[in-house]
Amino acid sequence: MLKITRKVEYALIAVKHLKENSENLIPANEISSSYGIPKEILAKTMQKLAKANIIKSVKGPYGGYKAMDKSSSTTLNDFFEILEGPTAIMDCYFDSGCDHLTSCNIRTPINKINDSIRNLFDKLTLADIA
Amino acid sequence: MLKITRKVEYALIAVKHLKENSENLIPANEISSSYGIPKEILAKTMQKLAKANIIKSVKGPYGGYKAMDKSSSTTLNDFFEILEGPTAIMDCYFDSGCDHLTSCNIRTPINKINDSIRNLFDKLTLADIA
DNA sequence: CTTAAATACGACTATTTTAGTCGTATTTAT
DNA sequence: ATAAATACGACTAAAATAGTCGTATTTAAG
Repeated sequence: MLKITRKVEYALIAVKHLKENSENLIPANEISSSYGIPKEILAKTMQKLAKANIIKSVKGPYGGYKAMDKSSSTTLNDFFEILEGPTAIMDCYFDSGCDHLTSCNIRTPINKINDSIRNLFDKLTLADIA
Repeated sequence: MLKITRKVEYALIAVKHLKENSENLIPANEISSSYGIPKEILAKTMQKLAKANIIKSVKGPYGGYKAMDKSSSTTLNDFFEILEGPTAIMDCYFDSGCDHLTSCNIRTPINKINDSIRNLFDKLTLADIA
């Protein structure tokens, strides 16, 4: 519980790698083999980051990916949301589809904790990691 | 991702309920039906809390559970650990069984984030929730 | 001293989420 | 034309979570 997913892990590794080699276009393949990450899943993850303009993609031979400015300035909350959707320790923070809402006796405090975590992840950016 | 489990959710609801009715012994059944929580899973969860002396159990007819002092003073980190084991956003924080440790380029920053979250959950106690 | 209400515990199954694979299309440098 | 790369969606596999079932134990009350 309270784990980040592998997709997010792979994305962080990839962004960091791109930033450490910002002179070059790096193909997904290179990152995949350097860190032992399954190729296809890494590729798809990087495609999401490219769509969100965190990295830039160049197709064709000698193509690959390159870090963009957002690869430093994006907050962790935004990064997580791009990859996995809104972050909350319980669904009812964003979702109101819970049957138990009326009888729930912990909703308010849970929401406060959520706010604390979101506040933490809003203050941290990719620059702090990658 | 970054979700707490239902067991933890149920446990928080139960502890809060016990604290709100601290004059009485409350059987698991009552909590189960009040909040729409499956009986057996709630019972097992409360048994864990009883073992950890967060609540007290009394067997037999007119038995049930009662909040103990620890039901206020326990930190969220400890509470989570009792129910789900050590908390970390990535396994490598506690586990060294990861194949990629040598090539991993994000371990240090990930550990820092982990420390921040653990620090947050060390400052919060059950009194803040339940 | 039997019954019924409760906790205690472990094995099992079902469901959901996460992880990973495969196939195919598209772009583009050589 | 070919080959190296991204792009995308459907599918399968594995793992984590959630929930069920059966049985034992304790104990208050009649």
